[in-house]
Amino acid sequence: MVCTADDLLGWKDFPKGLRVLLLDEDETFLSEMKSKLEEMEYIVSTFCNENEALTAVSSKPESFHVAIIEVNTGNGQGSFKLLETVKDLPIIMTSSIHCLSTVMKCIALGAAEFLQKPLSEDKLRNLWQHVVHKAYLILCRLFMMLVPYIKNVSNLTTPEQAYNAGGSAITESLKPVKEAVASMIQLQIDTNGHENQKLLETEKFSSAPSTPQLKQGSRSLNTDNQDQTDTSNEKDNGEQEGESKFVETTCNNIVPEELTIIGYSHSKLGGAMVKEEGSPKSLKTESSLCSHPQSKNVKIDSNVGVNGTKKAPSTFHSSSCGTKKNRKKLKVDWTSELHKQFVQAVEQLGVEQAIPSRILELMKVEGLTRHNVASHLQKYRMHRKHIEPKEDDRRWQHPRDLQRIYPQKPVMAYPTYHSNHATSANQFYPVWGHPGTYPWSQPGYPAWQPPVWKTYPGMHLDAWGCPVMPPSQGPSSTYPQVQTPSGYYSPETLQHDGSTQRSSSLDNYPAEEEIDKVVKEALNRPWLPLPLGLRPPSTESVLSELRRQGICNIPPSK
DNA sequence: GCAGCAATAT
DNA sequence: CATATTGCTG
Repeated sequence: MVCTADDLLGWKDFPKGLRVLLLDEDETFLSEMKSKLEEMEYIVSTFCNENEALTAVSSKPESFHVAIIEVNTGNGQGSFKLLETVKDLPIIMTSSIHCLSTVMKCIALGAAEFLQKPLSEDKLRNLWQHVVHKAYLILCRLFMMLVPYIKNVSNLTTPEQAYNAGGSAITESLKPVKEAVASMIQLQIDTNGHENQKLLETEKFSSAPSTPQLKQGSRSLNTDNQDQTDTSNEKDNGEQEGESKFVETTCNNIVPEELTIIGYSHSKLGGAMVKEEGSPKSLKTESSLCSHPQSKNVKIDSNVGVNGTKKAPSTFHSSSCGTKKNRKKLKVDWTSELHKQFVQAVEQLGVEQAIPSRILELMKVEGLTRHNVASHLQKYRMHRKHIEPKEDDRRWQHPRDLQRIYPQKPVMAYPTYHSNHATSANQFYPVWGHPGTYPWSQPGYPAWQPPVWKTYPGMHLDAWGCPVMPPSQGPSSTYPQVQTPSGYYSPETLQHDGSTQRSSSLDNYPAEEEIDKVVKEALNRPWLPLPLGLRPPSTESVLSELRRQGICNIPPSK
């Protein structure tokens, strides 16, 4: 999974057969580029006229995987028509002139990247990354757009549940899309094969367009660590990073007090910590495996991989020391993240029906035992008993109570694009807080509504992905935006009857056309943020999306 | 074997 | 002291 320079070299034949649309007025450049790209075994179609290219794309959209377009190929006004029209393809804009506003415009119109001429071989070699990334974004977008049409979203903790609940609302005409989403969801729950890791990593990097390969290199240290710490888990349960959460029993060989290497990766699911509460004596038995008996702490890491970033600024290396035998007396540290999962599970089952084994099942945290959960449940119930009657203490308030007022609490959390700040994860979730304590479900906070999307002909950065509020309200709403860095969702006001516009669309499934519209929208604007709080699509699903696009030739596993 | 409560350990 | 774990009972 580590993406080293060597690995990339080993991939040289991956993009073989990738179909590239090349648009440039300069014939010499075209032929030069064509041969260069063909050397890399891309299949290149050249155009020197934007309209021709446009016709080609619209008549045979499946003929291209990626487009490279010279900015000035339009009739004097720049070649934005293609960029504006074609949304299925990752489009790379090029120019020999560096003009920031042009770059801005290109990116704002959805270009995958802006490359200044001359185009380096490295950049060309990495074209395929945009294709993968686009597939990934499309899936994210799709899923996100479908979420509002899913019943009881607030009770769903996994994309699979969300999808199953919403499945019936999705129309026949969308079956292929539905399948794509299904596989996306399915594979987040299933375990992942190792061979996907490499591509997974690549996806991450490809979201930062420029010279992704350099970033891969710079990241290899961290992922190296991850590699090492993963081994025990993979052996134990075959669970793969980036899938369901798992317990990471990692010993720190150098610093005795606390292990800080942990793969923090997602805003929704964070790490929990398990302390190994053993006397030095009891630890002696494992010192053969983990040569530093002082090592005390072990972490449970609920982990999500795709867009996540490892928070591993460690200056020391961790090493795997764990077989399950060594996990004997693990003390679970119920971090806010873990607790959040716990509460969500309890919520889903209903407080009355929540029993440890079921909760454990729902939490899907590898290594957590039923006992751990039972204990936690005991505490949870005690607190509820004592504290819930006091209305002013919201910490234990049942989300259902809130849902009576705000039935449309979204599943959304924070865009994964901005979730790289591991340190900020915990602060959002008080130790005993649960979903009901999030800003959007606070009393006085308006319920949520699916955004209304609108295309601006001259869209610019400010309008980028901003939802347009219903006419009655407008973007100047005095209500705070849902706390996403991109300010992505705007809440709506509570209706006088306490219900929302959305609730009606929940009770009655939306019209087919409506969903069609939504999905089309999602497909057209795949660069928009990810479904918030939901796990991003797995590598597998991205691959299947790629297959759908006719790309079967995936990188060889290593 | 499990849930749930109580006692005990950290 | 808070809370995780262990022990015990139904």
